[in-house]
Amino acid sequence: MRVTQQDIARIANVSQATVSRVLSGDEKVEPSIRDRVLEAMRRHNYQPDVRARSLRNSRAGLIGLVVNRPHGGLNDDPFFASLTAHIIDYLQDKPYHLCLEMAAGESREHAIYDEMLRTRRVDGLVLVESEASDSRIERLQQDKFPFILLGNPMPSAEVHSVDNDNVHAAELATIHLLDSGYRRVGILGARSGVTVSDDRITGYQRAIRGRQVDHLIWHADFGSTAARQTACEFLSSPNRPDALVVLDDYMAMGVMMAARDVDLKVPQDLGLVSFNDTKVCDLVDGGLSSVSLNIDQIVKVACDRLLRIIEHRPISGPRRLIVPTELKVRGSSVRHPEVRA
Amino acid sequence: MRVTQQDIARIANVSQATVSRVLSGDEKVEPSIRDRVLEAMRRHNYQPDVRARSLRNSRAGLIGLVVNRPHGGLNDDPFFASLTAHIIDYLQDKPYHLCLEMAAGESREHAIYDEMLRTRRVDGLVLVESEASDSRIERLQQDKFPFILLGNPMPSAEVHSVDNDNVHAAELATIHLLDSGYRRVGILGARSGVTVSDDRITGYQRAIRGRQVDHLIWHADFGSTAARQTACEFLSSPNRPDALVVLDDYMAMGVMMAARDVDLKVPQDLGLVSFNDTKVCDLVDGGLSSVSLNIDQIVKVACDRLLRIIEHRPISGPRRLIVPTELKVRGSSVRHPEVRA
DNA sequence: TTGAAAGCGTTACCAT
DNA sequence: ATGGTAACGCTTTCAA
Repeated sequence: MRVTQQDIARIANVSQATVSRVLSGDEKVEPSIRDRVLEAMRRHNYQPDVRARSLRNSRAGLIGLVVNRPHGGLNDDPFFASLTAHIIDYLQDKPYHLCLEMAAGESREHAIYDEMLRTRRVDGLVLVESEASDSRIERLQQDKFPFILLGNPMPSAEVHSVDNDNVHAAELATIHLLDSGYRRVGILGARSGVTVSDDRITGYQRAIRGRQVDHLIWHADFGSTAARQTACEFLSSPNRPDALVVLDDYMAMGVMMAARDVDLKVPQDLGLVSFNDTKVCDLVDGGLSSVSLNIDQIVKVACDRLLRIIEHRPISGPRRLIVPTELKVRGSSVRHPEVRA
Repeated sequence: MRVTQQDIARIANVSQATVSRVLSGDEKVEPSIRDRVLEAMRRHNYQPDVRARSLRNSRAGLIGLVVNRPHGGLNDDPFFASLTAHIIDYLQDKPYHLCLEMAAGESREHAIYDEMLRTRRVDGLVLVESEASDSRIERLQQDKFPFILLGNPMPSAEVHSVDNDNVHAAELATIHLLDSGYRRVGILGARSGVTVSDDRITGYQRAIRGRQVDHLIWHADFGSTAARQTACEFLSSPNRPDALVVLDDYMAMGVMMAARDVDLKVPQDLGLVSFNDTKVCDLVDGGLSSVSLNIDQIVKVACDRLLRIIEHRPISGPRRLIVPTELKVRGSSVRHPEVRA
C-alpha cells in the first residue's frame, strides 16, 4: 500500500517491470540486479498489493466455504467448527485464505451464489450439505466455477466431490445396534432431500431388511433443539424405538435430552449411535457411540483437489473420492453394560 | 467478470462514467437515463467487480478474525463456532465478509500480522484472546490499522475493546459455589498471562477473601484433553477441591471426564461452574452451570464499532465497552439436590 | 447533467 | 536481459 514496485524500481535504479520479474522469480534477470532489487525490497519492507495483483490475474487468494443453515443455526455446531479449523489448518502454508459465508434459506443462498459467480470474489468454493435437486451445482458448472462438493453428488453430475460412503456407514451402525441386542432400531434424519440424510436412511433400510419388521424413520430439522422436540414426541409413543441411529452428534445431543425428558435411560432403554465423532461424544455419561467421518482426511483431499482445479494442475483418480469411516463404539450403544462385570 | 460497466455503457448508450454514477446512487443523473442503465444492468445481470473496486478505493470488503491457537486446537471448540457464527450473522447484510485466520504459535502470528498490515488484505481485524504483554496491538496501533479487541486491553492502551467484566463474573461464580455449601472452592485457568484467565482468577481470589483460607489455583493448556490430565492429578490428591470454577465449558468437559476417571460425582463430590454457556452445558447429566458471556451482544457491539472505525463514522461512548454476563445455574453446582425433595 | 481521462499497483507482452 | 507499455474494471476529478 505504501511502498510500491515503482518505488523499489526508482531506488534500485531499474524499471518497474524488472522489479515485477524479480518478484515472480524470473530466471533471466542479472543476479547483481536481482540482489539490488531484493535488497531494496527488504530494506523498505515492500509487500505486493494483493488487490492490484488480484485485479491483474483474477486470482483472489480466497477459498469460500458456504454453509447452508438458518440464522444462528451454526451456533455451537461442533462439526462446523471442526470443518473450519481443518480447512484453515490446511491453507496455512498455501497462498489462500478462508472466507466464510452462510446462506440462510433458499433465496439468500441464490443471492450469495450469484454474487460469487459474477464478482469472482473467491477463487473456488467448498460446498457442504448439498441437497439432491440442487440447482446451485448446475450454475457453478455452467460458469466453470471451481468448486468441490463435500457430500454425495447427483448421480448424473460430473462434479468433483469427496465423501464418505454414508450408505455403508449407516448400515454398519444399524447392524451394530442390532448386534447389541436392540430389537426396534429406528433412525432420525434431517428433512427428506438432504443427501447425507437420505443416504444414511438407505443404509439403515438395507441393514434391517430381513432382520427387523418395522422401518422406523423420523425426520427433524438440523440442530439439537429441533431433534429434542421431535424425539420427545416419538419416544413417548407406545411403539417407540429401543435404539436410534441419529444423523449427527449435534442432533444426538437433542435426543439425549429428550430421553432424559421422558425418563428413558441410555443405553438400557435407548441405544444410540450418531455420526461425526466430535469431542462431545466423550462428554456424555458413558460416551456416545459415533461414526467418525475422518474430517481431517476429507478436508485434506478436498482442498488439495480444489486447489488443483483452481490452478489448472493435473488431476488424477476418480472425480468422486471416498474417505473411509470408522465406528467408534462407546457406552451409548452397549446395552446392559453391567452384565460384563 | 464477464459483463463490465463498459458493456453496460455501450448497451445503454451512455458513458462508462455515468454507469458508475448510477451504481453509486448519484443524485444528479437524469431519471430516464438512470432507468435505461438500471434496465441494462438487470437484463445482463451486471455485478461490479470487487477487485477493481477494491483496488480503486482500497476497501477489501473483508473483516479478518485471527484466533491464536495451536494446530487443530480449534477442533470442536464450541466458543469458536459460536463466535464465528455470530459474526457471519452480523455481516450478513453488510458489505463485508469474514476471513478466518489462525495463528499457531508466536512466530507464525507475527507473520500473519505483517502480511495483514502491509497488504491490507482485510479492512479490519477482530482480535480474540489477547495476551497481556501483546506486541501485536502496538503494531496495529502504529499502523493505524482498524481493529477491535475482544477481551481485556492493557491498561495503558487506548484501544477499542469489548469485553465482559470477567473479574466480577468469576467473583459471582465463586460466591455461588460457596453459597451452595462448598468449602474448598478452587479455580482452573489457562496458563498465566492469558488475560481472561488472569482476570477470572483475580475475581476468584476476591470472592474467597475472608471466606476460605486456601487459594486453590491450577493452570492447564486450552482444550479438554489438557484440562482432563491436569484435573486428574489434583483431583486425586488428598487436599483436592470440592468445587471448581473452570475457565470455559470446553475445559470443563475435560474436568468432568477427569471426575469420572477418579470416581468423583458431580455435583456431590465436586461442584462445577464454567464459562461460555455453550449448548454442551445442557448435555451433561444434570446440566453444567456456566456463565453466559452473551456472545451475540459482544459480537454485535464489537462489529458495529469496528465498522465505524473502518468507515470513519462517528463513535460514541467509551473505548472500552462492557457486556453484562449472566450465571446460568444448572445441576453441576447444586449440591445434594435430593434434600430439596 | 454528462463525457473524457487519469490513475489505483500489478502482470505480461513486445520491443530493444 | 531489460525497459516501455497496455491492459485489468472501477472511481473520481476536470471539462464541457
